[in-house]
Amino acid sequence: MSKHADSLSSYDPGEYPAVAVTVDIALFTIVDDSLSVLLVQRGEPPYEGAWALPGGFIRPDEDADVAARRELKEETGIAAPRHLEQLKTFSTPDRDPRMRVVSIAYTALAPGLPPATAGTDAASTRLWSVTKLKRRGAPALAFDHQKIMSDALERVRSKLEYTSLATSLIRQPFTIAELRHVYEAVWDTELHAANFRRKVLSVDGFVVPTRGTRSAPGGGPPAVLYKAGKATRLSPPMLRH
Amino acid sequence: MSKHADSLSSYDPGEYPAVAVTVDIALFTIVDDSLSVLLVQRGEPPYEGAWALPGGFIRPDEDADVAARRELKEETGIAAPRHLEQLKTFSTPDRDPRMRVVSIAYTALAPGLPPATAGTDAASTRLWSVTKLKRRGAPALAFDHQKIMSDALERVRSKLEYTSLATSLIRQPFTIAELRHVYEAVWDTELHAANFRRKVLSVDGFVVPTRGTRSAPGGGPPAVLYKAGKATRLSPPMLRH
DNA sequence: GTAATAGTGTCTATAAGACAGTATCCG
DNA sequence: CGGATACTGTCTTATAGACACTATTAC
Repeated sequence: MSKHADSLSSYDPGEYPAVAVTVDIALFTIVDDSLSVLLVQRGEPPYEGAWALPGGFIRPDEDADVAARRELKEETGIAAPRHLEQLKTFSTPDRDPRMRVVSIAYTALAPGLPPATAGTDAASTRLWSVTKLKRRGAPALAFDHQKIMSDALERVRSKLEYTSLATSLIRQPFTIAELRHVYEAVWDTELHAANFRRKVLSVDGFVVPTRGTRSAPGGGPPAVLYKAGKATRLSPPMLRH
Repeated sequence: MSKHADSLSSYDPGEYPAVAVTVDIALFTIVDDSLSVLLVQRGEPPYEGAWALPGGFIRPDEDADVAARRELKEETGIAAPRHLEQLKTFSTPDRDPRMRVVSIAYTALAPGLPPATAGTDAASTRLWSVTKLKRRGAPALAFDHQKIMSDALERVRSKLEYTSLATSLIRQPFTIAELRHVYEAVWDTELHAANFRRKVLSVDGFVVPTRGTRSAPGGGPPAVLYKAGKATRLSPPMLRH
């Protein structure tokens, strides 16, 4: 006899304490060549004044993906991130001091600086450089959001290797050098420009050339502009170094 | 002002319908050179008589990892799988016809045939070959467990490439040929024996030789026995072909 | 002109994949 | 003995990484 069936059939809302299910989103973007995460400042206790990941309750008619999209839009004005992916669920019993809250965490990516977030209280929403967040003196995040954020960061770092996610962090069209800057910002390394170009162009369906070119201030010939190709999985993968 | 704070502070158990949180575990093992998943047969409606993944409710004092270990032990007698890892959370509103149930799914790996599962109703617990489960005529799984199982399978398949998880699917010590059979069973391919050996031995910390050897029936010199090394991440990764 | 960058050519070290061949065991 | 398997040697081909070089632009 399955315990699953047993416990489920005998479930009684009074038997177990109420469990709340939320979604929290770690949205990454690139600001001034450095990877940044979007945080909102809490206006109420607990952790009043502390910075936290955007998020909120799942509604009765929503699955977690829908709730994540809705919360992101409501809290930050970002209607459609270029990438949204479930990360992991955090369920430590005392992670919220008020009651049992299970959080389904998401990783999201959006290109460049988001436009002025209309309908949002700009004062309480900010992009934080992830390297600065690790420094001493940086604000501690509310709840276990520091852990969620660093898990999300690790996921993004490793997915850049074998997926085409890097193109979700820049506006299209882009130059190969701009794409390289994305990799360099996320991985915090320097990549060999000539070999990087060859590698990117050799991976089938990663980028496709457009007609346009772009000149950069400071010299150099105009660079060919590319847009993202159809490939989502890169094989062979990009190498961190 | 953060919606998160707003909704959370105004949370009232009566305002939202009760949400139940469960864990479900896809435990894989290898039986007769073929990858198999452990299923339990449901004794009550809904889906009475159907096969389902083992699982059950999270208790108030447990996080999901603890609950997954407990349920696995209670339902299948397996006290400590060699690997247990959170997969993904499934939250479609109507995935359980009785009430809102959010399931945190796990992937687990154990070597060889589990010993006779003491304390378990053997008649309602079975290992199913995953290739047979895909065939027409195979039983449909309860709830969305087919989807959970195939997501878990895909995760195991891809993690074999860049982690040392294959060693979790065989008893130690093992021969290189046995390790190769694991890869061949999970990936459903044939691998080149000589190159496989060289590759495995060249990856630092993947396997370490022991003093022992093992002779197989049917001929051939005794094969050197190895045990798992300290590496969890394989670099460079094993290639599917 | 000068500095900077885009893009190409090419050399070397390494690794994957294929195949041949030898040694050692079971029956 | 014959068949099967463990294990090694080696050849070919592909690729990563390094470096040199040319072309084209901003200033």
